[in-house]
Amino acid sequence: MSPRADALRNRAKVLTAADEVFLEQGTTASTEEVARRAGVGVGTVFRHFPTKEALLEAVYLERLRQVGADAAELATRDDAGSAFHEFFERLVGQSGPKQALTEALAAEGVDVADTDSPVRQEVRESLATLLERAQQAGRVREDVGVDEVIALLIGASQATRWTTDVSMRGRTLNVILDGLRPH
Amino acid sequence: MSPRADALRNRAKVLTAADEVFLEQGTTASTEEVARRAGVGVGTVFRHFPTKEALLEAVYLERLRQVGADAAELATRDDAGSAFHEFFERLVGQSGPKQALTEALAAEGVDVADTDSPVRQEVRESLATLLERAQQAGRVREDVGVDEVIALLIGASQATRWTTDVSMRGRTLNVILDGLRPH
Amino acid sequence: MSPRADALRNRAKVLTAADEVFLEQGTTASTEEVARRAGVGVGTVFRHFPTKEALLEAVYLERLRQVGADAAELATRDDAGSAFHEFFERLVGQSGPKQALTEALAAEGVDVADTDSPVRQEVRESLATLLERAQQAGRVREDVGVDEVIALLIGASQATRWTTDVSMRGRTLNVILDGLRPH
Amino acid sequence: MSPRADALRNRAKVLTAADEVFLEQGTTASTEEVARRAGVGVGTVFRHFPTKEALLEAVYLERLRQVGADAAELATRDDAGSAFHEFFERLVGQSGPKQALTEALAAEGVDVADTDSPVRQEVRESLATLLERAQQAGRVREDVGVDEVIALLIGASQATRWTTDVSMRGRTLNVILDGLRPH
DNA sequence: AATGAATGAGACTTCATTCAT
DNA sequence: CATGAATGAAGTCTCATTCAT
Repeated sequence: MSPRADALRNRAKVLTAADEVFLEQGTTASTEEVARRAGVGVGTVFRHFPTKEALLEAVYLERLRQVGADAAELATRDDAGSAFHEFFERLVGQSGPKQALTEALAAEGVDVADTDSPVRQEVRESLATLLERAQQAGRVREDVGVDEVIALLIGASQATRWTTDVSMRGRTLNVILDGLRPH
Repeated sequence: MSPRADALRNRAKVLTAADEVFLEQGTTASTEEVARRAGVGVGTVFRHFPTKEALLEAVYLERLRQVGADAAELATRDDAGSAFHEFFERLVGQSGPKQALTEALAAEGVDVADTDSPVRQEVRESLATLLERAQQAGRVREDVGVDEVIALLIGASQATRWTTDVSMRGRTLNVILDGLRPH
Repeated sequence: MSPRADALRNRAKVLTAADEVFLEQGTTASTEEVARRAGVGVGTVFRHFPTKEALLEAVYLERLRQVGADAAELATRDDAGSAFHEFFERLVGQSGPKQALTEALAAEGVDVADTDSPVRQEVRESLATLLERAQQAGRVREDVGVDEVIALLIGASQATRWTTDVSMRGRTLNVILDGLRPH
Repeated sequence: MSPRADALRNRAKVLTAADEVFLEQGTTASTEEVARRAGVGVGTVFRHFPTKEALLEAVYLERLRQVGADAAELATRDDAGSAFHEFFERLVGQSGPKQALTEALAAEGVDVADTDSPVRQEVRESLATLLERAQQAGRVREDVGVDEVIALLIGASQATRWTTDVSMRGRTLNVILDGLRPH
């Protein structure tokens, strides 16, 4: 009801639209297209995100947030080993949309330095918990840390991007998961 | 005899320049920039590659050719197991330039169907030989085929892209290579 | 209420500029030139007319509109015969600018099928009235219809385009007008 | 056998090809396309016609030559009246190719001043003979001269360009021919 | 705050013309 | 003389960003 509420709602609409558009058409999609999808004028997009790059960062951050939420949730599971595996499987996902999460992770990777957002810290922490519990349960080798896991997460999801059917994806992902086992 | 020679040399210059430019600035780099780097006019670039897309394809194909050459060479090694491992290590590479090979592989993956170039067939064949010999030597699990290996190659090199130092890269790549071992 | 007004004014400015430029330099004149003449940026031209072809069509349509207005006005005259003659004389015009109307008619002719704009229908109807009244008054032969008149209109104005002085134009146009008389 | 002979043959090949290409694709067709059609290199086209405009002029002149030949031939006919009519009918033609002659005439008209080629003089003279004989035979009104006839020739062929069938073309051309009769 | 028209740099591509072979 | 590769100006169109309403 307050003008602030409308503004926030618009910000959210833009972010959602941007996520969808960049997912479907790649990051070269035009800002105009994002605005159209969000049902607002271009000016509104630029009011909330002063630059296309800023918009992209926000989208990635939002995706990261979801990865973090997944990790945090799974970190509370009893069976630490299966939780770790399921995290990989969720991220690698069945189809397109989920792929995006990795893109976000990857993008984060690109400019590790300047994007030191709190979100990133949270994701790392949830991931660390998930990993350590799996290692303590003897289900993941000890010589990998959070950074290696992130890299492998990205690798796994890029790898499965070129798989043509479910069984091929399974075989491919298994290689990586097997490689993560002790020994 | 000679006019042809000059033209071919220019084609090569353009291709090399394009490879460099796209590597450094991404595929959105302008054709003018490629021309500048090659030391020719834009018209020359378009004479040899009628479209920017055609230029990109040519760059990718050239990179693929190098992957194929590596695979073919290693396929003749006595120690099939170490040859297979070295192939991964070479592709994953030390740094930027080599990374590009994977990008090319990935790009190939995108349109598996329509890009049925002979180059692609040759790469697959060399890879198949390399893989089969490693499997016969009992160094690689039997449930993966050429397609899975290609996917993992892409995954491995994307994964190692986010590694910050040699030892981290080593640990990350080892996970995948270990995962490829029997059992 | 006002932002729309400005946009419409700009659209009109562009259309007018385009009409002038295409008249002076032919239809191969550049869009930049049109923008310059209109005192706007190129982007504005393309916002209103997404394609150069669309701009050309709009220019022709506007010219057609004027032909239609002339025909409609003359169709209300008492002396149907002189009205018909005057219509020819107006179209054939004194000099350059008016000539353009025929160019528009001609362009319409090219794609009779796909350019089924209401404007075209209106012009045909006004012309039909003008013609029928002249025929009923016994001033125009009965074996010609609207289509023949349009063709002759185009012919007359192309013919007079190569006339060097007023009297030559008169003699040339008279041939056609005489030819249109009964018998 | 002499090098001159080959050169002349090439000039002719280029001219023929240019005539065809410009007819089919309009005068914006590329010089490269003309060369291709002629089976020669672009360089050869430019050796014979130093400019695209020069090539166009040559094409138009060649077309004019044919108009002149037609006029000259018909000027020898016994029946001066029917000869004059047939000249119009030939020029207006049944279909595309012949149309080109008018284009050439029109182009000539454009720069009456600077293109004072002998060809143009010859055409005028043949036409003058044809016209005068028809007038002497009482078949063409006396108040038109060669210039008016040329203008009407152009007008007639532009007019019939928009006719959709033979009968419509007939009616349209008849209006002009009737207008040319005495009285 | 929101809107969307305006802007203009810059991208891709074409083509007349030149020139080394 | 012929060839066709090279050149680069110029054209069409897109899009991030600004700003008047």
